[in-house]
Parts: sequence; structure tokens; C-alpha cells
Amino acid sequence: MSLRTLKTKKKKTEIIQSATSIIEEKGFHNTTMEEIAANLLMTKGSLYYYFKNKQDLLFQSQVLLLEQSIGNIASIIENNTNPKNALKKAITTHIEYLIEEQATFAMGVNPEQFFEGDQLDTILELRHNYAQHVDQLLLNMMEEKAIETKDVKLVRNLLLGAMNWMIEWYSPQGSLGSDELAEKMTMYLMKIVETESK
Amino acid sequence: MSLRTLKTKKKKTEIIQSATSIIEEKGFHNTTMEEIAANLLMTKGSLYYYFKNKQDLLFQSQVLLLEQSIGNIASIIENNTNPKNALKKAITTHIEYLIEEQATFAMGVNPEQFFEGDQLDTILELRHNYAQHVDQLLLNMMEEKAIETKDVKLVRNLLLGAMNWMIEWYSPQGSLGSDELAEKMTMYLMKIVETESK
DNA sequence: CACCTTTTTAAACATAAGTTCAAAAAATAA
DNA sequence: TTATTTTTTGAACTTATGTTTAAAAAGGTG
Repeated sequence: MSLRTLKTKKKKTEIIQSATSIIEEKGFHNTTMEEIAANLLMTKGSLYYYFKNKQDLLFQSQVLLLEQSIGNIASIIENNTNPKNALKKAITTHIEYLIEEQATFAMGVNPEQFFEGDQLDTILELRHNYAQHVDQLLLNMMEEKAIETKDVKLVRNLLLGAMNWMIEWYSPQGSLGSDELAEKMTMYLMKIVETESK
Repeated sequence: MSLRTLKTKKKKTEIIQSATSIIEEKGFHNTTMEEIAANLLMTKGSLYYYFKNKQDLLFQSQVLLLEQSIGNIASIIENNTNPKNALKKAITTHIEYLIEEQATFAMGVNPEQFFEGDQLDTILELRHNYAQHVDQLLLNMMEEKAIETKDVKLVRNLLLGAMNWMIEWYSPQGSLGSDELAEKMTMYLMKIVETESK
């Protein structure tokens, strides 16, 4: 890969990052191409050299984030044999990742409101892929009989909800450090999937 | 109150309902005043007779929803002496209400992206008010020692998150009826606040 | 340096949608 | 029925902002 194309890729990433950080505060529709560009000391016209349009920029941000998340959880499943530890690790990682990438996560809350057609299909497929990895982790805990097989999806939704909702209340200025916070959340969330009599 | 003013009020409510149902599917920014009006067989000009502007319409929808929710939870606290039952009831009611009013709930997910200034303050205050009612319910369970006092806010956020995230996955066509679903969710969520050894 | 390719610019363009307004229609009251 | 008030209309207005484009600038290569 030539230096040129590497440079272009880097610029693309920078643009995506600039976009997501502004979108986080203001929301997609309140973020203008002008702001995104200004943030990088460019003019909005330049953005169209890298992205077909604003929608395309948004879409690529989402795909990037989801692919990274899937990579995370997949490697956790691969590297942990103990089901409980694996789930615990997955929850912690999800939370930490969410804290770190809060910006882009916020965008993906309601994909139906931002994407349609092929783009929406792609996003939903990636989300589904991620959800299935979580299901896998839960299914591995079946023998503990903490949850019934038919409730896996429900429990997964409860867990993801409790975590993803963080974008509503998490603040870096909070009293807990992000590690402590993740640990504490994990502790409470694990209660959902643990057997009553321990 | 004269017949006139009653009629005006009714019309306002109709407009709010029309707006929220369209906003639910499309998102606020993809919903036009024209659509909202057309849905009621009116022209968009008429909407401005009832609401100052689009923003005002959105705001009033949110306030209405939040006030109703607060009314719900307040009456639950008032009418239940047993802490555990009260919390259980509150969770069930919250879920049922969310299912029923899915449309408007979806709007309030990220108030910072839709409101600013006084409006945002009002919304946040109402949300805070609701949260405090939930905290009250949790605090009443302190003697069970299932959660520590300093974790009340965290636990409340986890519970609200798991529930509110429903707007992401709930479908009326799901396999469970809304009653069953609410009951099952409540069962799993109560595990978070129950003591380990029961 | 001279040539070619890539990148950036700034201005022009396009358009969707929120808002205003004067006039018409409908509802109510006397 | 006539007069008055309320409601609705539909066209005109306004503005914000995404997008296009031709030309300039920068970067790379022989």
C-alpha cells in the first residue's frame, strides 16, 4: 500500500473521529458538514473528496464501531473457557468500550432513524451478529440453570439495555473511575444470570 | 371551561398524538410539519395556531409523557407498604407504560439532542424527579442489604436502562404478550436488588 | 525544473422545510 | 339573519445547509 493511500486512509479516520465527537454532543442532525470540517481546519468542500455525502460519513462511522465491538467479543469467547468469567469479561469490556467510544455509540441508538435500505440492513446485521455473540456467552451458562433457554434473548436484551443506557447518564466527571464503575456494574449485572442459591 | 376551550384542548392532544406517532417511526428531524398536519387532514399552517413552532410541539409532548409517568410512580409509592412489592409494581408499570406509549418514549431518549435552555432544564428536572421516585423505592429496600446505599443511583440507572432499552427491541408481534413480558422482565430485574441468599 | 496527479478551496447552487400572513371559511352568539 | 370571533387555508417567504464544480494549490515523480 502506497504512502498516498495510507495518508488518505488516515485522513478518512480523522474525519470520522471529528464527525463522531461533534455528533455526540449535538446529534447527527444538528451537526453540520461545516463544523466537522472546521474542527479539522478544512473546508466542507474537502469532505466530499473523501466521502460521497454526509450520510455516507455517518454510515462508515457506525460500521467501523460495530466491527470493532464484534472483534472484541469474539476474541473474549475464544480466549475464555470458564463461561462465567467469559461473560464477566465481555460485560466489562463492553462497558469500557462504551465509555471510550461514547460518541459513536450515541449515534447507533436508533439506527432506524438514521439509516435505510442497504445501509440499515448492514447495520442491523452487524448488531445482530454482536447480539448472537452475547447469546453464545449466555448459552454457555445454561448448565448453571440460572436462566432458561427460552429466555436467552430476553436476558441478553436486559443486559445490553442496562449497559447501553450508560450513554444517558455516564459522565467522565463521575465519582467512580471507569474501571471501578465497570467492575461494579458487572457485579450487579451478573446477579441477573447467577443462580439464586450460590 | 367553555366548550370552545375544551375543543381546542382536544385538538392540541390530537396534534401531539399525531406528531409522536410519526416521530416514533421516522425520528424528529425526519418528520415534517406537513406530515403531522396531513395525518389529521389539516394543512401545516393550522398547526401554528395551536403551537408556537415545531420545537414547542415536541416539548409539550415530552412534558405530557413525563408528568404522566411521575403520576404513575408516585401513586404506587403511596399505595404500597411492602417495599419489595412496591418496586415490583413500579417496574411492571413502567414497562407496561413504555409499551403503550412507545412512540413518545423514543423521543426522550437523548433530550440533550432535542432540547436546550429552559426546555432542557424542564425536561431534565422531570426526569430527575422520576428517578428520585425510583431511588425512594430502592432505599426502602435497604434493610434487606441487597444493595449498598451508595450504589442506589447506579442500580437505579441499571434498572431504568434495562427497561428503557425496550424501545430498541420490543415488538408487539413478539412471542410473549405484554403482561407476560412485563412479568418476566420484572422477575429478572428484581434479582439485581434481591439478596443473594433468599 | 517541468509535468502530472492528488487535494483543497471558495463560491455558487439547489432545495427542503419551518414560519408568516392576509384572506376565506366555519363556528358561535345576539 | 347579521355580526363577531375562532379556525383554517394556501401561497409566499426565509433560511440553513448539503452538494457541486471549476479553478487553484500542494505534493510527488522523472
